[in-house]
Amino acid sequence: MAPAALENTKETIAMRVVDALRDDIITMGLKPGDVISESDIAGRYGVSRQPVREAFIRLAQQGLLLIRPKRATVVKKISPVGVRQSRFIRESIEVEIIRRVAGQPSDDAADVLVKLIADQEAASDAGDSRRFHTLDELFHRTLARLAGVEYAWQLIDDHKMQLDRVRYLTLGVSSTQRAIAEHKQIVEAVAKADPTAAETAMRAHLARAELLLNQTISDFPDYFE
Amino acid sequence: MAPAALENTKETIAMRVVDALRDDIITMGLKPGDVISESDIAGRYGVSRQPVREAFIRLAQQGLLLIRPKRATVVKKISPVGVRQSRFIRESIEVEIIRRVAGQPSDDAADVLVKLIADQEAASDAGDSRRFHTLDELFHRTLARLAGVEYAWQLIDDHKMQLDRVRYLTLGVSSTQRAIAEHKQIVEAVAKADPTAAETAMRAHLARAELLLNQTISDFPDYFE
DNA sequence: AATGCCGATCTTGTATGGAAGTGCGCCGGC
DNA sequence: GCCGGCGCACTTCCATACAAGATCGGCATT
Repeated sequence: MAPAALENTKETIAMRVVDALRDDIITMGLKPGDVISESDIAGRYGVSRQPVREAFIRLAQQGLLLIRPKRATVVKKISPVGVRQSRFIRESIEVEIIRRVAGQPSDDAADVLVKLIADQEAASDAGDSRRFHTLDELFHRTLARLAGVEYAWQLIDDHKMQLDRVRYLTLGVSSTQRAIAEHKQIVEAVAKADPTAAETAMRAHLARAELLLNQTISDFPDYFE
Repeated sequence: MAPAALENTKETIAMRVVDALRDDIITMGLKPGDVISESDIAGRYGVSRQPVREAFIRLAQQGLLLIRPKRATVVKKISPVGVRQSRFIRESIEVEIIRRVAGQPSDDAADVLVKLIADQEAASDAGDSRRFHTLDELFHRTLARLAGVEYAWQLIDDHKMQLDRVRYLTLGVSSTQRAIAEHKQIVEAVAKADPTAAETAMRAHLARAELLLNQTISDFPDYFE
């Protein structure tokens, strides 16, 4: 593998290592169950063990690594229970968000959302599922912003990486078409200022993740606990 | 101040430092805005800088410290916005929880809750607000367990420390009597298997925190951003 | 007196060596 | 052949030294 020079330009080496490792983990360059060591990664990036160690600590707190003191450090396997509970948390919050947005609708809210969906269709037609994923995330974050709780979304983000790993495994599988259709239903309910319908649409939208999870577990059993 | 010998017996020194510092911060031994340094704390506990540094990193990720690279490390001031959004998250989740519990009631569920409330009344009568706080937390965690999402509560816990700092400042102020009365309403709704009433009672219960927050901000303005 | 430079002295960041614990495989005894 | 003890190799953990940026005050210059 290339030395991967840590191109990005954060302030400290430790932060760059964090970003590099997190990216490697989410994109399955480092697979769940892989054993890594400080000196291993340090050598790979051409830095000393110290910043690597600090990166390990950060990633362990984010639930991506498991540090077994004096033994080893492994890329954490994905916990189905954890993923479901993360989904529970996300659903709880997003339902509350969509209720608020639909409850006190502003005219331009719907406009912004419609435009986002148009972009998503463009990405979908172009077959760029990576970009679609980004836009999908932006869609949900925008809803949080419209509800006045953008900061809350940031908190979700921390616990969303488990979901992201699953999502990455299903990149080509998931139907962007259907996701877009569901997004449209949500926006429609918002435009009609119908919180109940919005909630229903949102729950249906998020429920699809459960199917993907089960599919992924049987496709990659080694990656799960 | 005493050297505080780090009595507890976690595996590594770094973990002990984390526990000691977190306790100091939540109990306001280290006040928001206080400037600390690695060598300062290291000397205070008689350890080297290294484990202290790692403790700083962990606490910074938990939002209790702010590391300003090459400058200093300060005890983070409490962010009113952050607290409100933490409350929003908690309310979203707890509402979802209480709906589930009230929606699929088991007979012994109410029993367990009633018993917990009895303990709370005992603690309240004894004027032991510290113990009451513990029991209050147990009450909510028990609800999460009954809903089958105990793990989710653990995630809340991480983002609840901001609230805990506020709560500590209001230890003698908050009315345990009223909290108990509200708990009773919640349990009553659960016993009747009335999710809507349970949700209403829960929202009312959590809403009181807003008043406490505002009160605390005017009492200790220096502790907030 | 006001201002800008400059260095002493803080801080955190990084590197490196060794301590302590764990696991695994070899080797000897049975 | 089987089993137990022992030591080597590996890990993370801690201590220490040094590097580099940031801050603040004194001091010279204007």
